[in-house]
Amino acid sequence: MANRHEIREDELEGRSRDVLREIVIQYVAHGEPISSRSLAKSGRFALSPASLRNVMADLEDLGFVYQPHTSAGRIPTDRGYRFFINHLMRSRRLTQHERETIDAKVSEGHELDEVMQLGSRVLARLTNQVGLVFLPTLDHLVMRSIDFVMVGERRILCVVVGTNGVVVNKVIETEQIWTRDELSAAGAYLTAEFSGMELESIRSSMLQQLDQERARFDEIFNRTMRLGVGVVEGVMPHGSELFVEGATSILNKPEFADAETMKKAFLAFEEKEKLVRILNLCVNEAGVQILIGSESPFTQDYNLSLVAARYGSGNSPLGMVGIIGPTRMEYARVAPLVEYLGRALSRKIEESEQEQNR
Amino acid sequence: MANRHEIREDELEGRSRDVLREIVIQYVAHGEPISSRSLAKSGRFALSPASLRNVMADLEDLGFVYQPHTSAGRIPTDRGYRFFINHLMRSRRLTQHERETIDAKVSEGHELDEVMQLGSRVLARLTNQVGLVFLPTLDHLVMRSIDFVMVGERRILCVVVGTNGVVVNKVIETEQIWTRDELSAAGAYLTAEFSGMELESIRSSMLQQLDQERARFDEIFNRTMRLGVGVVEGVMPHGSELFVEGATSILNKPEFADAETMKKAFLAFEEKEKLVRILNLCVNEAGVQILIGSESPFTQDYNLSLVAARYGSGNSPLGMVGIIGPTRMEYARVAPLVEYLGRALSRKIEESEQEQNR
DNA sequence: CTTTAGCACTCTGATCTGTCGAGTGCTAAA
DNA sequence: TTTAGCACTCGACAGATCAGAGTGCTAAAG
Repeated sequence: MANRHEIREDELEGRSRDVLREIVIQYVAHGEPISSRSLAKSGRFALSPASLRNVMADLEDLGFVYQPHTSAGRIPTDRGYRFFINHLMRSRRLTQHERETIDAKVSEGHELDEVMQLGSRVLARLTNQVGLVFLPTLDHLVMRSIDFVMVGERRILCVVVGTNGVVVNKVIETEQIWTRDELSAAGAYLTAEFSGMELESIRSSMLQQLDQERARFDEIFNRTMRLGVGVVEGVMPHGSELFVEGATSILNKPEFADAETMKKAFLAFEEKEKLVRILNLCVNEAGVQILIGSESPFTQDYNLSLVAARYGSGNSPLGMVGIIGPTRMEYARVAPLVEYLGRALSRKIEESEQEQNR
Repeated sequence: MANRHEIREDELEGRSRDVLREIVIQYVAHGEPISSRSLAKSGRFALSPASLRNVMADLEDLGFVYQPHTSAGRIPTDRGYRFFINHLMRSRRLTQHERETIDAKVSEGHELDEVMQLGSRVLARLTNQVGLVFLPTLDHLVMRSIDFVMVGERRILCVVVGTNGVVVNKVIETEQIWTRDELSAAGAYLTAEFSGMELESIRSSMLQQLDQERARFDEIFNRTMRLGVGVVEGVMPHGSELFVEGATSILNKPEFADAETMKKAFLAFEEKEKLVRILNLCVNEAGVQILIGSESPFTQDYNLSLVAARYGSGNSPLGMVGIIGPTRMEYARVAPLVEYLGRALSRKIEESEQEQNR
């Protein structure tokens, strides 16, 4: 995904690279179009403004920068940011404090969703951007046990525990009345029969068995199975949630100062389905994913970028965490933060998994 | 609370009242300052603009309306809205469609928090304002049963059911390892001992007993009690949550068109503690509560108003639902909607309570 | 061939101006 | 008590002007 734009490293030789890098860095830092003069003054080039102007004109021809209007300085295009990120950026190392803050927050939580929320919140604060967590569907959750608690005449709390320690529960209403003993037997049976399988396959297997065995008229079996289907179907949608943290942080960003842009950005956040779709694609890629403006249907038109990393236990990805912010952001700082959080979460998950399976 | 401003009905006699009413209605409808001329043109007064100007000047002296600048029309002040609501407003009756929409949404949900969220969302949509639900603390939840489910070596899912059918659960981590049988015994004991009491008193009673009986060195008793305290303390904070729905709806309101106001409004929503404090006061009052601009610390400075109603079972209030919007809103339409939803929710709760206690 | 100084040109944004229209308050007449 | 008339105020808007920033191009210098 990252390289789909086919910008090869050798497309830009020495001086132009340096100039582009400097433009991105300066623009990210100050938010104003970069003029040839200010570049010259930066002292990083032994060149006059006039020469720099030539280089900048070339960069513009190549589509790495543009001018908002005729007599303005240059601003990086999405393509410019992309090249910067792929070839020019020097990631900043995390400070002690950043590492500690993240670690502290991550170990503060207990349940999966709590940890995720805390993580994205701390990320939002450290980067000053909008944090997000994506808890994917539980389709592939490997079931370890199913339990039931009676909470009313026809209401049963179903508890599903995954091998990774995730606990999901849901109250479901039943047609028939169950006794405590029946319920506990049903839980034991379903656990014995289906533990070790993924929820999705449990579901289909249950439906299949229910279909095949209809002829048997085994009342208990049928009831139990139907209850099981209810559980699995009630519990599965629990994941697949997207949390957005600190959306108000964009209120203070100069690029969203005018009402119109602000409004657009907020509306963008409302379109969670789009975002979910994109994150669902990214979840298969390792490492930090960066999507800049036009590179994704979610961020295009809004001057937004997405920086996200997946988390999960070694074998299987679980979901994504990351941030959304204006295309003009400190990628060199944000990317390592997101990456670190992703790792920290994964570590936490693996730990609790081991603990669970001892 | 509603009358604390001490505006007596007789403070305004016939003509002035009519003019004030018309000003509020017109202003709410169009959002522009109302001029003497437009009032005259409305046809509701057999008076010339000049006469109306006199009346309007009086209203201004009394503090019911003001001019944004010298040569502008009049706009109601908070005090003007207050008088309008208390004495002049004719509540619109709900349409068939509105009633049906609310009823449908309310009966769609099952668990308490789900129902509340659905309710506030439908309210937000119908009124085009920002919906909110306030689930108060569970301190006064009357416990019906406590159950435990093992979900790991040292992790226990605690399930507390209230007499009103509310189900709360939380995973807690324990120091010691419990067996299934021990857990089920502990659950039975705690249920027998404390059911029928409020969580808050259960908590203090447990702590007291734990303190008194320390000398006894009854290991089982101590473990069970400590677990119980863990449950109650883990579960209580579950309520007391405030959900805000559809905050983006204010993006489309003309009074929040400029970036500055928009920003302020959003920041206001972030200050949930303030809002919670106010709602906590309101929860003791019956009927629809309306707080206009300066009347509450939350809404002042932001040109916001709060319209809320409490819900709960007959005996005890549970929480509040309502909306937040610009002071300029159709109170005559919004208030009945909020009231209706409050009633619908209460009815739903009472129903499920009865069902529960059969 | 590359770099740079110089210069004309363009565009933005701030400031000022004058005009128009809306709306008021006041006064005096009905 | 009501109303017509009138002077006055204010905001919004459209032009006009101007300074500043920054560019592109050309021609000279290295």
